Amino acid sequence: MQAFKNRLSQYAVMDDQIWALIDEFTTKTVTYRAGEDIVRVGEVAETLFIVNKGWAVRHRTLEDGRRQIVNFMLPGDIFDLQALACLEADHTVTSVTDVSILVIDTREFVQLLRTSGDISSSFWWAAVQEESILREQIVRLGRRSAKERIGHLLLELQRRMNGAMGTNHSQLPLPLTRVDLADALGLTPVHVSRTMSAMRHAGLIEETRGVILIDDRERLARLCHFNTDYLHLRRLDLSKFPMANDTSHAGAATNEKTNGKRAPTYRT
Amino acid sequence: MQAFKNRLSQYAVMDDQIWALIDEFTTKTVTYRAGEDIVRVGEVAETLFIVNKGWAVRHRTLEDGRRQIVNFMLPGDIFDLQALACLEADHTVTSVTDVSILVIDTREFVQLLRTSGDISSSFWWAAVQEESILREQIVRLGRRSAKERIGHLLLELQRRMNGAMGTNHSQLPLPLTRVDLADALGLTPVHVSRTMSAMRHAGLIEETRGVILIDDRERLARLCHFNTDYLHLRRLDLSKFPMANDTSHAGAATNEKTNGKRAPTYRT
DNA sequence: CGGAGGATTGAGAATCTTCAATAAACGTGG
DNA sequence: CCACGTTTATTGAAGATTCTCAATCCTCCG
Repeated sequence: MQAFKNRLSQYAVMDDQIWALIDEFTTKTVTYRAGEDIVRVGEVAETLFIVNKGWAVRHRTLEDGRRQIVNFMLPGDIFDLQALACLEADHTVTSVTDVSILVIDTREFVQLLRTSGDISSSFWWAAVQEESILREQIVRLGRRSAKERIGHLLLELQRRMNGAMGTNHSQLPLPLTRVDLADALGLTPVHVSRTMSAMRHAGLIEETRGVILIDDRERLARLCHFNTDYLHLRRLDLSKFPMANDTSHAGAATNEKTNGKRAPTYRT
Repeated sequence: MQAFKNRLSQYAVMDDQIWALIDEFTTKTVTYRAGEDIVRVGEVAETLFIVNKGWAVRHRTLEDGRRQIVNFMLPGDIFDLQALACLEADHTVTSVTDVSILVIDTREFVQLLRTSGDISSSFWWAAVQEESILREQIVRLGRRSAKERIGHLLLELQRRMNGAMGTNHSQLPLPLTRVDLADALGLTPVHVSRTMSAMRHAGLIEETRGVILIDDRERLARLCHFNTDYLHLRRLDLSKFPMANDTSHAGAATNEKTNGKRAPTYRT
């Protein structure tokens, strides 16, 4: 639960009253052992999940066995918001470690969203962040080298873990095998192993018993063009949020970065 | 406008009253010439857009010039729903062809969502579809060969264009250069050219003056493991949609696909 | 007709993969 | 706490895919 609260706190100032509301409906906890399916392809989701402890992955497997991990779900992450649309899942969610998960009834959740603009805005924010992470994964897979992919993913996971835990450690417990990393990064485990070994020799990372240590974060970030913007870590400005309160606050921040070509032609 | 209506109609039964509501607020149309930026990295979005005519791409460019197209926006597509959170864009949206776009004020839009459960559910559906397309792009980039990537993308675009236009053509006007395709598929233009040439020779596709013809859709789909599920083309069942109406309809479809291991341990 | 942007082709090189063998780490039961 | 089996990681060598660079060829358009 703490992870989830840390997460939401990143996005908005939440007061005790709101925490009370949230506590009220997050009563059911389910635990899975490492490697179990939490959501299966083709299932119609009727609940939302919040990762409480442990790691899970969203992934898809092609007919011939090739597997792609779409993204990682860390403590504090909420999924599937799409369950709100009662759709069949087009992918599977599987635990990587032993995992404990809060299960939330969809209808209850929608009710909660309606009671508080702050809560709904936080969830919107979380959903946006999730999409952002997907887009970053696309860039990583499409346009980065093996070394960059690995470094970039490690930095992302470190950043997200610190966010979830409210810490700022330079080490990252990484409960993933080379196969997992390979399936996330569009590489083979062999090549992941080789590349990480090269990165260790280059002094970019250290690794001991499943814990990654990134001594010089700056250097690694520079090497693999890591930029944290997509994680949307800044605090949410609720006054700008249209769901938050109905008082129509006129034109918010008008930031005009009008450099370069741009010539919209108004027609009506 | 028609494209957008086609799009929404795929998701839910919309009556004239709803169309009237929608027409009311979609008054402003903006046009861009091919290659102009519609949304820039770092800008704070305050409006939503619906592509009316033409193609646009969402993309990111790394410092050293490598570019990755994240996804394509076709007629009827709505973006950026994330503008509802008033965030800075972490990517750029650029027109590929001359494009006409409907601009919607965020606050007005939120009002509309509140007036009709059918509308809001349709938009949820659209947002879910968009995320699904991103996930599919991840699988495509991570685990597919060049030939599969190209075939798969062509099939997706064909499917989406037909959906937007309400048609079922086997030809697809493709206003993309080899560079565009390469940037979308994580390849080089040279290799895209070579691979498409091979596909033409293999009789998988034909191409004349920017129009792709897929004679044997089945064969191509088999070759590149194309499965349309992720496009969520089926009609939305509104009775299951929690936003649609508040009458708490008990437990919807309980589909129990309990095959294989799965052992959740209930704790509370 | 000439120019410009886009597509194609060739040759050599880099990155990443495959297959196979070995080594290290981990968990379990004695 | 150690021995043993199992899983995971590493390493080598050869091969496939994809990339780079550079030249050539279209096609469209004024």
